[in-house]
Amino acid sequence: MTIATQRRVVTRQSREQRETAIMQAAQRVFAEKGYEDAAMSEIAALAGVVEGTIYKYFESKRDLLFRVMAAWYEGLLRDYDIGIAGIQGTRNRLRYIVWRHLRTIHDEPALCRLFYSQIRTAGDYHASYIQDLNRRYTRFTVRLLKEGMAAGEIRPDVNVALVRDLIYGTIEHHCWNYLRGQGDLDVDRLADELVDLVLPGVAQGKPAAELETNVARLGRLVERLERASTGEGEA
Amino acid sequence: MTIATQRRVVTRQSREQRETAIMQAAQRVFAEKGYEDAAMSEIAALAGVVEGTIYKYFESKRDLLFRVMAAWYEGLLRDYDIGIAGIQGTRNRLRYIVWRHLRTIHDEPALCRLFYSQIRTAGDYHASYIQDLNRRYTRFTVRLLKEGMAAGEIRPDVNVALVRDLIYGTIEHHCWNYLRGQGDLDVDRLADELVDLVLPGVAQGKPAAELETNVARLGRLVERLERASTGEGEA
Amino acid sequence: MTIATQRRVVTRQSREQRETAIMQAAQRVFAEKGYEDAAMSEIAALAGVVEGTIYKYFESKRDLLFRVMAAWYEGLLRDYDIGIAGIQGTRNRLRYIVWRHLRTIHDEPALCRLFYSQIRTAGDYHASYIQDLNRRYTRFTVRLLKEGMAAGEIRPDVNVALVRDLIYGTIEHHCWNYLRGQGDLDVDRLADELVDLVLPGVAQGKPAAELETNVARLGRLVERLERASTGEGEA
Amino acid sequence: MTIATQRRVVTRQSREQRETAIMQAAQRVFAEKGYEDAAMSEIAALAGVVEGTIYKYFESKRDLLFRVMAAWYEGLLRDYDIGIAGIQGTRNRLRYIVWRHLRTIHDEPALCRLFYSQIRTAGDYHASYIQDLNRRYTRFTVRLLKEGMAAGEIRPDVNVALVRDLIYGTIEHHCWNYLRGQGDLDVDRLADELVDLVLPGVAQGKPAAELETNVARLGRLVERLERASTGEGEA
DNA sequence: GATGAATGAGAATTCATTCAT
DNA sequence: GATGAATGAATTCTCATTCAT
Repeated sequence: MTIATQRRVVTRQSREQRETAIMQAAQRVFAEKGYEDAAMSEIAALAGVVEGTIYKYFESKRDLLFRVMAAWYEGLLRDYDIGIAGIQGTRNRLRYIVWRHLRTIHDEPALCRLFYSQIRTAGDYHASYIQDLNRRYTRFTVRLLKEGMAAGEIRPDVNVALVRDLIYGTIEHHCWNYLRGQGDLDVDRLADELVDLVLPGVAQGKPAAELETNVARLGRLVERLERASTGEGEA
Repeated sequence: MTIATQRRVVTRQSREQRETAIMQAAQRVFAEKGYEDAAMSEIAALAGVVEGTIYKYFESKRDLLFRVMAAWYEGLLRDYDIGIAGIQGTRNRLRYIVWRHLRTIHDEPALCRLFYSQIRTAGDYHASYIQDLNRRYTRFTVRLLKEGMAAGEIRPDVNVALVRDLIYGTIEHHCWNYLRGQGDLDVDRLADELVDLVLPGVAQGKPAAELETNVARLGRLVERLERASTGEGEA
Repeated sequence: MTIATQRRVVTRQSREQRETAIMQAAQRVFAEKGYEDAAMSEIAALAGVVEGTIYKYFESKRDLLFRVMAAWYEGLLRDYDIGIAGIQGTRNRLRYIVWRHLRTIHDEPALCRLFYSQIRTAGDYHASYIQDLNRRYTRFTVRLLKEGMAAGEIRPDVNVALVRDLIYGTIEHHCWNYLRGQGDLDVDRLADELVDLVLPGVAQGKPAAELETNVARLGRLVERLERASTGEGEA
Repeated sequence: MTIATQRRVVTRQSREQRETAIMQAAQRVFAEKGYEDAAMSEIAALAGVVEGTIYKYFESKRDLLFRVMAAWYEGLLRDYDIGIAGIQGTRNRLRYIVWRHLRTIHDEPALCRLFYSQIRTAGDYHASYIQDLNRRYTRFTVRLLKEGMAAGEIRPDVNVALVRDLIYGTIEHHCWNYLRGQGDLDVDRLADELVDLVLPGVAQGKPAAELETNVARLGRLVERLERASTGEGEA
């Protein structure tokens, strides 16, 4: 039994334009305030829209969040393969992946924080789509590692998934101060350091056993040589 | 009109007992529902006090959360040094640290999730105390690495902070499925794998590629020397 | 993250007083506007309470409605048995029941309308409690009929439930104009009329079968007598 | 850029067809969800039109409800007179009326509930038209009773309106469990029972008690006369 | 020291209705 | 004649926090 009222004349826009406007506004408000403290009314105001309109495009606040995050992730994925195709060598490619990831954190810390605090913790259906996008995103690393294996640059016994987690986990952990707004992030230096740290653990080399054998032989030899050179007067 | 007024018997407890009761209740409710969805009223009910009482002991809901998390972290820190003191060798100690961390995640996934989603993202004063506890917690790893360096087991040029982030970051990243309630966590296997992955990158020695070459050269040299030293009688 | 604000000083009342105040306000607003058009804010204002307070006492708007209706029904049931105990004879008692029901409709048409439109249509758990009260209410009629049977005043083959429905159904149907606010309701006259209409259908008398038999015999006899009296000249 | 703009093919239909489609959709949604919980958008979707279109045909949601109910009632009235014309005798006709009403409840409980909860309670202009239809509907009973009076089958002092209310009220009251979706409805048996219950109260004849006496006297008289007429030869 | 009733602002969400296209 | 995007007010309900008792 709602009483109809006069309303202000409205600029009619295409569905797509409105949707984009809302998502942009939402992205900004979510990034600034976090999910819980973001108010639909504020998003609406920023998008130049009435609250009800948002619900024509998005089922709920949560849905809006997920659509925003999904769009962002899809943007991250765009041209990723092209970018990587132009780079040769396992090391260079790995560095590119690390660097690109760091770059994203550097440029959009608020969205990253949002992802870490809202999407990753969630176990519901919506979140799983974005988690899927995330899997596609990290799969570049997985692929790289496997290609490195095929090329003999990476040890075949490496646990690929664990190395993937190592790369993204290390980066995230290292960036938390920056994500929290404390300090800066030296993307280039960090990319180098991380690659240097990771590669030795995975790069192809003689198996440890062989190395140890040789070291042991060497040790024995050195002893003998030492004895020979110092104990000449013996006998 | 001699109806006895019902009056619920108030168990008079010591300040400390009440505080503990509230914190235990809070820990449980926070862990179950997450911070936002936890209601002070529910915590109060579970603790057997009324809502107002909580505010005698804790400034705010946020404060309560932080006190709960701090207490938990303090528990994690207790006896840590003793535990580690009994273990010898860089590798064994590192494995212990990794294993203990995984064990914690395994046993209290909900609290870990709470930490990751609520404490780490926060930048306020309260959180910083817990972040400090966290630093003390991860410092065991830092110390280990430095001792390893002093003992010549670890390369002196290793970025210790980065390795620390590598360890905790990798673990966290790898455990997210489990934290989300999907799948199980093989603590022992994972501890081994991770140590195997990390150590080669930090252990004392030339970088792998160079090492390989040198090892090979050494191998050839050793052979020659051995032949020379044993086959003196040859013509 | 609600910001605490200064609040006006509040008159502390007993739980019971507040509850009563809210229920009275609710009863009035529901009665005036109907369930859907009643606003919790209006009820709160009328009760001299803030909206949130209502939810300390009542789970939901629906719950409030049911509690109001239940209280009303419980009032209707109070002293019913005492009232009826003082009256002798099936007819008198029936008239009392009918009269009392009409009186209720006459005095509280809005609440009756509420019951008819909201409670009776509902099939949920809450409603069923009130429907149960309603059953207890109409059971007086059922009991009366059964006692009448035992006393030989009412035919034993009467479908008691149907007669109960007849009484309450007829009354309701007849009162709808009044309930809708059109016209008046002559409680006494209507009570008499209805009792006169109902009783003959249920009062003890020879079973219809016997009556019919006698009527048929009579019919045949009359024919014969008629023939006899007119056809005297026949041989 | 020669992508054909997708455009959903609008089935051009006659005014009447559209109106019918909307009303059918509305009837279904109203019946399923009740008035308040029915959404215009759902009705529109079911009718295959957009929300705005509905407002070309119907002033408001309420108007739509009334038009739907009116159409339904008009359907109920159609052929009613023909059906009744073919039936002879007060009893048979009454049974037909009762049976037909029960049949309707049996077949369309949701619409009946809608009528009882939305139309009958309403006091506004729109509702009054349907209440008028209802009067035309129940008038068949009134007419029947009056004809019965004229034929001497029904006592002339019977309050016709009250009997009408008795019939419809009893039926409704008795059917509420079924209307609520609990239990089944035995139309035929109930029709018989109700007619048996109603008729004695209105049928021509002395009140039962007196009738009984007279029947008994008649019985004795008949016996005497029979003996007299057949046993003429007796001495 | 505890109580717990009351606060009150705020949140998300719904939906009948309109009107420029 | 139909569209359907936009409206925008209204509504229920939640909950951290306070403070008179």
